[in-house]
Amino acid sequence: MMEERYHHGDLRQALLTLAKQQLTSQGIESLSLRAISREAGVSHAAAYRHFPNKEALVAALACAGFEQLQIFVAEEVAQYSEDPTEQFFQCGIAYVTFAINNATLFRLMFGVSGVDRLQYPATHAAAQASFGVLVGTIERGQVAGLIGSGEPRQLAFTAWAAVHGLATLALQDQITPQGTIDPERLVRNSAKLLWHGLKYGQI
Amino acid sequence: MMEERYHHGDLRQALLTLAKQQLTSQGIESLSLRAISREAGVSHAAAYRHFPNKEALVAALACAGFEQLQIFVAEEVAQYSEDPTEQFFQCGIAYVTFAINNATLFRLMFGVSGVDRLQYPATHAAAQASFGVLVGTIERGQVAGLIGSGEPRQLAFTAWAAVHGLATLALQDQITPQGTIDPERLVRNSAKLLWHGLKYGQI
DNA sequence: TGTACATCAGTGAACGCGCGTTCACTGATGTAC
DNA sequence: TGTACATCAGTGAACGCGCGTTCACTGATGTAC
Repeated sequence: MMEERYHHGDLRQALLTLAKQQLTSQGIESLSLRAISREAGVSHAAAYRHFPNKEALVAALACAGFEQLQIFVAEEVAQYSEDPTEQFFQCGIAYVTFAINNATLFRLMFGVSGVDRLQYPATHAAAQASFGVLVGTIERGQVAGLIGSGEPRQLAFTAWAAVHGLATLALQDQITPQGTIDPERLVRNSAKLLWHGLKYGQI
Repeated sequence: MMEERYHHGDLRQALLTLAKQQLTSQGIESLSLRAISREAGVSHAAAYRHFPNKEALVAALACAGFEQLQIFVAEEVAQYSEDPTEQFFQCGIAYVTFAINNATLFRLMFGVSGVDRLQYPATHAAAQASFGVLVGTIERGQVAGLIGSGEPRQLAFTAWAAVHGLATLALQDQITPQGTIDPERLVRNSAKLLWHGLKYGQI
């Protein structure tokens, strides 16, 4: 199964991949350097050639997660280049979809896990970049006159929070007891309710 | 400092209170039965007279948190009994305020922490009850004709998600780098942006 | 009012665990000459 | 093309840690008679 080379080749990447798997199968709290190294067929001290400590591995994992999120959202958005409003919705749908399909990773990315993101510039940058997709979409919508004026970053932040809340609660089975979640329905429905269900918007 | 009685009196309550303190001062991951017992001046085995295991303590902690949240939100809401729309806003403001003032507890309540809430009926009920405050407010708003029609629970859920997202992101300094957060500004501003900033609402 | 006894809250020692991290080391790799 | 050597990735043993949980126990409490 594991070739018996002394040098692994790309242990760093392998550890991250295995970490992501362990995250999915075992949960966040039981993520451990030792288990991942074991899985990689490598002594647990070997990991220290690539990460100064466990926290750094977690930060790198979060970084990879944000990059993956950004790519995923950007791809979905790109399919609707003719319709900025729809792009805006697709941002939200893709976000929730990603959260559901990568539940533990998503939680780790936004996790409490004691990791100060600012201490890990790459992770912080990746998070910012994924946020940037949403900002860009809003800006395009404004240019097209389909989205109202206002600081795009602020607008993006508010929309992000709304969708982030949906994703977070969905992950906790807070929405449907044990149910399968349909991200598209969830996002569109929320938007409808927020914009039409409340008379406040018409004052 | 600690009276030397063999029987503590109300060790269960004392453990919960100390747990909440340890949560605040030490963070979620280092919450331990042993540390709390130590703090209570009691052998660490004593805790097992009151909780079958650590998870049960965590669930009880979450339960207490939801009760506290419910009381807090209900109190705030009660101050605006003449104005259902304002009550609706106060729900959100109180929610974010609670999250910020009880950051670690809030995270534990919604935490991944591997605790299946449905396994702990009291905790689940407390969570439902706190959600009920929002539902009630919306129903009153509908009666008064200030909030549009629609299933109140669905409307409540959407609003909850939006505000939960704000609270969650606020706790991660995702909003202002290291800044002090003003829950009122945050909630009102979000509402304004959601309802007026997007042309979609006018289609 | 006094005593026997069941009940239950707390003790302290012990078990087993897996973890993160460090250390002196060894094996492989690639580069300078 | 061959060799010496610096560099760096991996080894494996060890350290120390605090944890959750169990166990046979002991001390306090309150109730029945």
